[in-house]
Amino acid sequence: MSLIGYYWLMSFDRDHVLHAAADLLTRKATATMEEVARAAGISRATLNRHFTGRDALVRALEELGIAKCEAALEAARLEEGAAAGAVRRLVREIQPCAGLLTFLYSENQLFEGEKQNAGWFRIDERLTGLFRRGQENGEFRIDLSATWLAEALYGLLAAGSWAVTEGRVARNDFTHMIAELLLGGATRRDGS
Amino acid sequence: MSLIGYYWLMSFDRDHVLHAAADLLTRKATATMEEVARAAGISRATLNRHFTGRDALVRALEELGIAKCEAALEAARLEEGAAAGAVRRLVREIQPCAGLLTFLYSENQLFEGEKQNAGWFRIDERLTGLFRRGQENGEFRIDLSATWLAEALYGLLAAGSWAVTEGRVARNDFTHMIAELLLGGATRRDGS
DNA sequence: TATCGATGAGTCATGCATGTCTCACTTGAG
DNA sequence: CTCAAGTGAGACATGCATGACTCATCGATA
Repeated sequence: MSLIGYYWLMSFDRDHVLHAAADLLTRKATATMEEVARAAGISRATLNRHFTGRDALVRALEELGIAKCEAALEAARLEEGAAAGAVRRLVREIQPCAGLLTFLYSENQLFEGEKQNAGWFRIDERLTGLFRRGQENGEFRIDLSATWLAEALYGLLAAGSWAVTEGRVARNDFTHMIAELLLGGATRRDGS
Repeated sequence: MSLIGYYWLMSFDRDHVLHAAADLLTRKATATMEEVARAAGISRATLNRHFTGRDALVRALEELGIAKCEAALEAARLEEGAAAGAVRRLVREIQPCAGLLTFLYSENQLFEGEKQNAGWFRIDERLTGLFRRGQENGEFRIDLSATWLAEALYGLLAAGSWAVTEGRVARNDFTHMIAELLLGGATRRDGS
């Protein structure tokens, strides 16, 4: 039987472990490897067999976060229709992994010296491109740079994710709160 | 000579140490006590004499952050004039301690189980009150809760502080970027 | 000048997370 | 049934940050 066959024999479910780790680390970024293992329902030995060290685990979570983020970018069809609509679709699609992104966002400062994953650069590019497109077709104001709008979206996702887990805002309002604030701001206007 | 007199004889400058620690920990949240001491220009022994343990240091930084934040709230004269103007004044006043606030904001999750400083509650109250005032006098939209607007301000301050240290936005644009996005959003309108 | 208090440098013990290892047990394939 | 692979539990050594301690030095006061 092939190695691939053996892979499916293992009770170790890499995807499940990664998601459990993401869930826990999102809430408690300083959780120990033992806590992560317990949250995933496996032993610390097994966790260490598949992720040699905390770094490897965080790197794997980074890959997962990038993959989910890029999937959300795809699903949101950023090039389609009005930029504002694309932003709303993006926020809705990205909501499930907002917690993970927030964790990785705060963890990234630890990797500052080292080279960081090129995936974030790709995501930045597409996101910034979306806002730039909105500026060029007259939808978005140009006194706020596209770079800043992308950074602001990250910040609002983090704040929204945090506010939801703290119970300060309802989970169902997540998309609306973030997208509408980013797009329309706090000031009252004709349509609101 | 009184004990107060002796205090001024010491070469230990508590305020200077706290600010140096804030500067360093804002950039590298995992800095060791030795790194903090070196950044403050004192020895690790002296640092430990005045702050028994990392907790005590973080608590002191929390007090400093709260004090600076409340000073900014005072200087911004939140009750005066239009709510939008008050928000702009607040962002401008709070800019110098945005980095410290971001650090404390991310550090707070470590204290989740324990009782947290009542100062943050007071600040939350005043901030939420400002947004509520704006909603009640018709300046701000009411479909975004005042609580969320306050949380969003925290998130934007963190994102802005991070973006500035990363060199993605100019320090001089900090106030404008944050205040205008929070107030007006990304969508273009008559006055922009 | 003599003294008291504070600092700096260094050392030591402790606690904790981490990574590796061994051994017994379970499970599925042959 | 037998065997191989993977897992769980535990033990073990390691590295590192931390906190407490000692001792020599410096500075200001009396």
